[in-house]
Amino acid sequence: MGKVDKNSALSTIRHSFSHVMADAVLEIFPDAQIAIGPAIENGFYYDFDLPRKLEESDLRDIEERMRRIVKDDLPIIRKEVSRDEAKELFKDQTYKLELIDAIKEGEVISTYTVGKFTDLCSGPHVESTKKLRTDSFAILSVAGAYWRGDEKNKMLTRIYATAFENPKDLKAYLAHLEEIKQRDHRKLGADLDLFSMHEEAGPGLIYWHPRGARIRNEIETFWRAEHYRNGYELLYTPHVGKSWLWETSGHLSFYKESMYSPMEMDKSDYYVKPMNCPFAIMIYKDTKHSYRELPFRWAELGTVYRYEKQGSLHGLMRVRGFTQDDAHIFCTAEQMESEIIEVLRFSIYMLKCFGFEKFKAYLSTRPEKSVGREEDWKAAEESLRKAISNEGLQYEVDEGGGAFYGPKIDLKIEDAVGREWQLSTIQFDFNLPERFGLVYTDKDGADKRPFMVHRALLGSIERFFGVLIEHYKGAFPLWLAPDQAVVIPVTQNFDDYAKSVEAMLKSAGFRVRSDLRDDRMNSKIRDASNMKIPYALIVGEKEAHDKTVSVRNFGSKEVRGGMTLDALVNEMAERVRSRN
RNA sequence: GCCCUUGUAGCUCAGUAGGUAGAGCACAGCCUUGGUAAGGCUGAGGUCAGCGGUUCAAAUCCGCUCGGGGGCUCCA
Repeated sequence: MGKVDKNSALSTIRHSFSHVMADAVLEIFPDAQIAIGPAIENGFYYDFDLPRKLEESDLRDIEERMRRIVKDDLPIIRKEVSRDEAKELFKDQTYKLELIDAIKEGEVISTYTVGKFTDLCSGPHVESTKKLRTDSFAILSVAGAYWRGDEKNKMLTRIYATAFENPKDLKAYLAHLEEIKQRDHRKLGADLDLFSMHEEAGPGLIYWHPRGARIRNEIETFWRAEHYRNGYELLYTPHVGKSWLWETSGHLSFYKESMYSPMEMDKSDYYVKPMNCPFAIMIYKDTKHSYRELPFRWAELGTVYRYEKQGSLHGLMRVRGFTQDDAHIFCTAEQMESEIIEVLRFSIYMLKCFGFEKFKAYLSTRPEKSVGREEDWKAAEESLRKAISNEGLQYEVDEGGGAFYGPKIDLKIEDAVGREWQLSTIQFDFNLPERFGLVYTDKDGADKRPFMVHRALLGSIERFFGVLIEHYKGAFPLWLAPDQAVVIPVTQNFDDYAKSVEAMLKSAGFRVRSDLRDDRMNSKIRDASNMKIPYALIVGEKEAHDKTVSVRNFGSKEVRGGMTLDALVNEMAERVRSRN
């Protein structure tokens, strides 16, 4: 969520619209309890406690009434009131009374009135509904939301809507929503035959189809090579571990409800891992270590399982089984800063390789409840700041927003349609080295506690895949495309030549297949396009004779005839090299 | 977990007074050999998410359960 400037012209319009909406809703439900109705990033909402469920027809009704209220050209009047006056005014509105009680002594309490409707509100608002337009707002959806965002409170009905200064902007925004829908990875994942999920086999668990698996394999191959190239070693660790591991790590006391239930074997409880860290730690603990050996940079594509709440599962973005592109760095205090700088640099490099250009960092510092020494936190936070400024990144600080065990940097990328996704995370851990008693022998012969850093660059492979699908709208760059080319013979008489082109491209290392179905060429071209395959290579009499192909690239109607196989291989190889 | 919403063939959907199901695409067979975005014919596919209830009769009505979606909360 981006920041909302309450005082911007657009926010003011939206906020005023929310009052208009509340007015309309109260016309229909005079007994409704009203909560709050702020402007948000792309619109506004109002929370109500309604006597019954809302139906589609209610929403249209509300819209109509809103239009009428706007047309009536009603002034929006501000009034300052005393606390007692406010309480009297809202004596039937329990949520408003709660809000009044929350207003600090000495602060101005104001109300705004539009038509018959008076709301507790600090403003600002437009001076009259004349400033609003009947053709520039739309009710979008209804959802449940807890009063004050606390799940212990009552669930209210939230009506989401949006408004703009003119109908053109509204239309553009609605088109943007449609565009996002088109990019939905769940839809594209099915259309492009990339992955599936199966309720009967367990929600939140991903099945990678051959075409999705090809992309994943390409990502992982690249990832491994880059890690070796950047001074990492790779690990493989078990998927389950005995309760000792999770008792020692603290997971069983803090996060048990998010772990899959234990399996009892040989009178021991085995848990499926929700994290990889304890396993990397076991490897560290296997032998004694000297300061001379550090740092260790140990990476692992580690598949973990977390019992996420049902309601929070979402396609590939939030799942119960996923593979982290994890790494743990064990280092000395002196090495910490350069390690962090290097991790952040590496992270940005990797993400750029996947076509992301815009980054934003979020630094989270020490929360109230936390473990670790003050000076370690200070030093760690300092090294995180240095790394951020070293990369020249825009960043925000979430004071006290770190995990109890250490400060962190989260890296968000912006995708092709301007949405932010959190991918990389770099976290210090002052907890696990302590709990597992990790040490190294320093120069002076004394045992010292190493610093430990967790980091994931892509986050989880599943989620990253989802983001990639939406970023590229399913049209993957050549180096990632599951089928890089499909050979289409004009008629079956040229199947043999098609197969020879396929064989040649395969031996050059490309992912290619021939479409030899008993179907018309036109229909195969259409299929290739629907599957967003970068190269459709059409071959017929002319091509077979000249040993060429006729090239049609995805997204283009242009046909490049008579391309020799050498020229094709060179072009494709260059595109793979440059990752586009 | 909570609120709302939704669940008919692999996919997209129709089925509007309750009378045990249809279309297009995809799939299979046959015909067709066609030069840059859907050739034709025929056929096979569903215990209408599951369980229970109301009814002579349930895809249609009711209840519960399990999924999907939109949010809220959570995300070590």
